[in-house]
Amino acid sequence: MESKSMVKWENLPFSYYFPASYTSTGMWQDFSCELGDNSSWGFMEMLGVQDSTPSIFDILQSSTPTHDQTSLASKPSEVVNQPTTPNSSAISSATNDEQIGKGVDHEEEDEQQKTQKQLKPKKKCEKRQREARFAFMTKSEVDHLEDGYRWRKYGQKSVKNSSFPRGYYRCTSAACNVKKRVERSMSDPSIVVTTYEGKHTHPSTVMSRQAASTGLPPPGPSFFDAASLVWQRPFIPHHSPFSTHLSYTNPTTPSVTEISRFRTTTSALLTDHSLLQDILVPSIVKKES
DNA sequence: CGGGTTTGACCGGCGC
DNA sequence: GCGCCGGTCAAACCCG
Repeated sequence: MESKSMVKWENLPFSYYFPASYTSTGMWQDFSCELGDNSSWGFMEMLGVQDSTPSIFDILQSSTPTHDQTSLASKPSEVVNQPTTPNSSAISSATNDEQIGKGVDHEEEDEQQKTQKQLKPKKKCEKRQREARFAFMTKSEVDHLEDGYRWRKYGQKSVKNSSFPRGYYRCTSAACNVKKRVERSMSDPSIVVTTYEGKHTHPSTVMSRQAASTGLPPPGPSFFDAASLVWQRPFIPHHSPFSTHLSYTNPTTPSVTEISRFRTTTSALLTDHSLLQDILVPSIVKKES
């Protein structure tokens, strides 16, 4: 199975486009996504999913640009209950345990409730739904990775059985309630685990400023966001060399087996934006409207 | 002075 | 019911 197109994966919190040449048998574990040309700055493979799971294309094309997280997570949730395969790396499994197994029920409490928290007791019957979360595991010496958005730290906690604290961040943009947590992996301190929750309601501030002034794509990997008509930066932490593990977590299902890996392979393309301009401008854009 | 960080206190969920 | 623990708040602090 092969196709060439631009696919916007709305499930990701960063409006992630795959300028892609896909080769896949339709199963997650066989999926690979070569980005750009042969030297591709990244590929992605899905691991740990059974044959009965929907194909990546089903998931990509069924996702919708909405904040309704139940619809966002509906397809992956079918995947999530499958058992992991032995191929699943220990480190990714550890991430799943760390990120999903614990209670996070009050994470999405709206701001009004938060401000009134200490004055009024919260209604018990309102069980808040969790946002879909994405955990990136990145080998980096820097804890807080540059991702094109501005964040404000609102807390830090020490985590049980870990000598490294966990930082809590919110997107500084008004009306954008995306949060992220940053911590170091217990099993490998050189790995930074960044967990995103929610979807940004605005483009990357760093990129859009430059694009607005020049009309040209900024240096580094980028894509043209047809929705906002600006150049955007795909979410790739800009530390090289590095490898990143990406796991999708479903808010309704605490056990996660859907494990994917994302790995950048070159740093050359990070500076060759003329090449990327050729590569990443979509000729076909698959997108829900 | 405004915006971001630090850090101790507080809250609620959960397991025993 | 109690204690543990993760997540959040908010005052104090820092910095450009």
